[in-house]
Amino acid sequence: MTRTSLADVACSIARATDLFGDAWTALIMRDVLAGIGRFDDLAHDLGISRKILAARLARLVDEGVLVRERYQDHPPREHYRATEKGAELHAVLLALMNWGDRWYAGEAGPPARIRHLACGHAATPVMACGHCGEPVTAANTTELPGPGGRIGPGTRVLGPLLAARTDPEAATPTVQQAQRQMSA
Amino acid sequence: MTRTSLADVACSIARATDLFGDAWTALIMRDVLAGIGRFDDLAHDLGISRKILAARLARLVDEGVLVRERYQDHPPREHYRATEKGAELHAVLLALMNWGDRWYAGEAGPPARIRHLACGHAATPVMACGHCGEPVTAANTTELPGPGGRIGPGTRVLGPLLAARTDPEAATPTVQQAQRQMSA
DNA sequence: CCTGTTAGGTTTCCTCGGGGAACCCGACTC
DNA sequence: GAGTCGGGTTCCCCGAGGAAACCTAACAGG
Repeated sequence: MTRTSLADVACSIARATDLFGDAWTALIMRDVLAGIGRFDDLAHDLGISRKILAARLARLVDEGVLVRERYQDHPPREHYRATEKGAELHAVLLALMNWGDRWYAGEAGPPARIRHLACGHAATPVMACGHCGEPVTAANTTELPGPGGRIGPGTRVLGPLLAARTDPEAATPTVQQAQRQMSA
Repeated sequence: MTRTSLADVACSIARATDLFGDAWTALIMRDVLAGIGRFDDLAHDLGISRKILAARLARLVDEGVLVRERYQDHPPREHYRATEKGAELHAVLLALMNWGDRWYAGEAGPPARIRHLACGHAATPVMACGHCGEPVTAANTTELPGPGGRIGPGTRVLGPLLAARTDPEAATPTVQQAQRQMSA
């Protein structure tokens, strides 16, 4: 498959997707955040190939999203736990879950609900503006160039994929071009 | 590859991941929501194989996330636009972008920022409780079984998210345990 | 002591989908 | 009638995903 690496693209969505845009990673994180930390438990719960699970866990540990810890010495047993970086993927999982609930839950309603321990209520989390607290949607937001990207006047709204290129030779390099450059 | 289909799992994360858990789909949605709707523009911008792009677009149209529309008759030209279902994936993209910004943006800062048109401010969106409006995190939420889904005894749901952090010995949380928690 | 069993992977082999690039077709347009 | 542009489709290769067997260390039971 040689999945195209997106890690070097100046777009945070692309960088997050490079790690998270995989069929299993989201579900592994769901399970680990839910407290399933042992290899065999994950393998059994997800029905994932053990080889793939080992590879994904290694990648996640490598990225600092999970840590592998020995929780018992006799016999030696390890498990995986989320780091702070990993725990913050919770928001992504919630967003995915909300969307799945909204569009795929049948008559019976969603398979699970979230309870906010601070207020004690089970309520659907929403994406809210960090300034005014009102919900944000695709319709009521626009994207501005940020400090970390070189964005021209005509740049599109949501996420300049390749804006941070400083190479004057390539005006609009594609992901593949960027990658070829990298491996060269 | 024969990617395992997750569509029939009683978990909204799995169902959303079945569509969205793909390296390209998130980026295609980003571009379409940003107003890039033409096939060639998408192909150029993403550097994706045209074959894969055609397949992804067909899938997204099939799922009702995008629509293919003729926007001009002479010569005939089509483009892709997000449906309401597709527009709501914006929240997922925001969550991914936030996370990428937080953990991968360099010294320069994030490549882009979101402006909330309603209040006019550029602020980081946050996942907030739909009831009290306070931020929700992995640490201050728990998951309850919901009305829908084929959840039987032993089926796990997402959460309680931090149970196993403080108690590594805790067994996999099951629905029964979650229900005990709820009634407690 | 010998035979499980359990946790936590690693190896082997096969298949199938992603990547690259060429090709195609209708509709302009010079 | 030659070129170009939008919007794909076709062909071939290769490497990642899946299944299942195998491996090792540490006990557990008889």
